[in-house]
Amino acid sequence: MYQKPKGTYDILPVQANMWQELEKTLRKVSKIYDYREIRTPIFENTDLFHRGVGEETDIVSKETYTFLDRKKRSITLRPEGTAGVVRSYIENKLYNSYIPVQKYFYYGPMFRYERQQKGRYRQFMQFGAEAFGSNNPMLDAEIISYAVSVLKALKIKDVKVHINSIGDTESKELYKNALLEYLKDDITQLCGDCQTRYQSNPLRILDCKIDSENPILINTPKPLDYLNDTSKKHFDDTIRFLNAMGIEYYIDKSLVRGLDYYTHTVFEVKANLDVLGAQNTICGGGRYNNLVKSLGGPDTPGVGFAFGMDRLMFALEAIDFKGISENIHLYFMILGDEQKEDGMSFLNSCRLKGIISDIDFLDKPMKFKFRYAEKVGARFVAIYGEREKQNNQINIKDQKTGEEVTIPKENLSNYIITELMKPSQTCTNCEAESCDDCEE
RNA sequence: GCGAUUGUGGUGAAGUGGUUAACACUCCGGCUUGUGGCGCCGGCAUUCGUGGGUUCGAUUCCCAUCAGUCGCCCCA
Repeated sequence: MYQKPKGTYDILPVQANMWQELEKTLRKVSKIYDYREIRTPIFENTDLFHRGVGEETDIVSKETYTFLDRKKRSITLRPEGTAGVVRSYIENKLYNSYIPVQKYFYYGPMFRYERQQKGRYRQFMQFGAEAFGSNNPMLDAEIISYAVSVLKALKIKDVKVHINSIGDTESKELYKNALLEYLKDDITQLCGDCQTRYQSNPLRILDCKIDSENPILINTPKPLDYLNDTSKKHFDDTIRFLNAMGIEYYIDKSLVRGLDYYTHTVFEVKANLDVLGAQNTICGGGRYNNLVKSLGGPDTPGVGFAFGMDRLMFALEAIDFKGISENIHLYFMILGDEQKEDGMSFLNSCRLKGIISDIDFLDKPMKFKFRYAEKVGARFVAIYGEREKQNNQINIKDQKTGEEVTIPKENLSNYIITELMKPSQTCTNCEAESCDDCEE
């Protein structure tokens, strides 16, 4: 028996309905914020990620799916979305657009070769947004507000925005040196991982879980204290605008992000849900003012976020988020071989009228057929056998009330449509379990 | 990359070094061949993730491997 590759998962129809509902919400919110969809390739030339995400990051140094194609080009399955969007922005010269501030969202699968655990897969979905062309802190605030609105629209309540600033290039450098200097003598007292980070990615030391209670770590210098005037003002303004919009946040002085390209604002949105286990960061983002230039474009600021959709999905399952209904309107039971042609004809004409219909494909006893009709959630069952054929009629059973009527067969689709339009008596506010005709 | 843990039918799950692998639900058939949802009766794992080994004999013990789950790391 074949198995799916490690770290991947199938989305079966019931789940797929939830994904569709989720995607609908994302698009709706994106529209409101005036972000437009951009779709870039799932694979890019390897070099893009090395330059964009950072040679030293775990993501590109040990987690990429990289291979040579038949012409020996090095190709990498995208491990994140920003690099590809930036590449596209530059390659298509979108900075020359008549709209100077370009705002995009993307949605799709990403690939990282990681040991999987809850909410972390090798192929996973991200929804992200990027805005180019303005260094205004209003845009930082907008991006955060956008992320919060997505969660609000999904009715995920218990979330917390953590925000911090690591400053511009100058401030970053200043801070990094201060940190290295501070830890110089004590580094051996920290965990092995931290000692490695000291060389490779010192900022991450702040985030260490093992040593989080260690006084050495608690008293480390914090990026916020090393911001130069410009960076400080940028951060303060961002906060001001968040306040103005009524967005709640928590200034997390230890928050840093692992990707090299961040400058100024960095933030994460955490959901307080047990189902997420250790993977409770569902959204992360920040400003990246040097990325466009470093990838060969004009000096253009940018800011963005990315959601881990798989984690979002876990959160949604926990709050009983419902997918679109799977129920159908009409199920055909055709009795006898001689009636099957008529049956197919009815089926097709109902479908052309937009009635969600299906037909019985198994030559089974009626008992079975009725059970089947119930399983597919049919609102009406149409029974057509010898008797009906002789009288040019068809028998309709309302599964909700159990009532049966016999109508002329040419009235079939009109009858069903009229019945479906009738306000439902048992269903109030769509709360009923099998209500499929009060969709918004 | 490191660590822990699990792997028995469609699902949830018992179980033991030895010739019938419990139980529950689902599913299928019949009672009831044009009206289901209840009830009753009957059926559904030549086999216990896969491959080796130990043994007279292994689903049960050992090793390897694959996969799941959880944590570290990393990240969304």
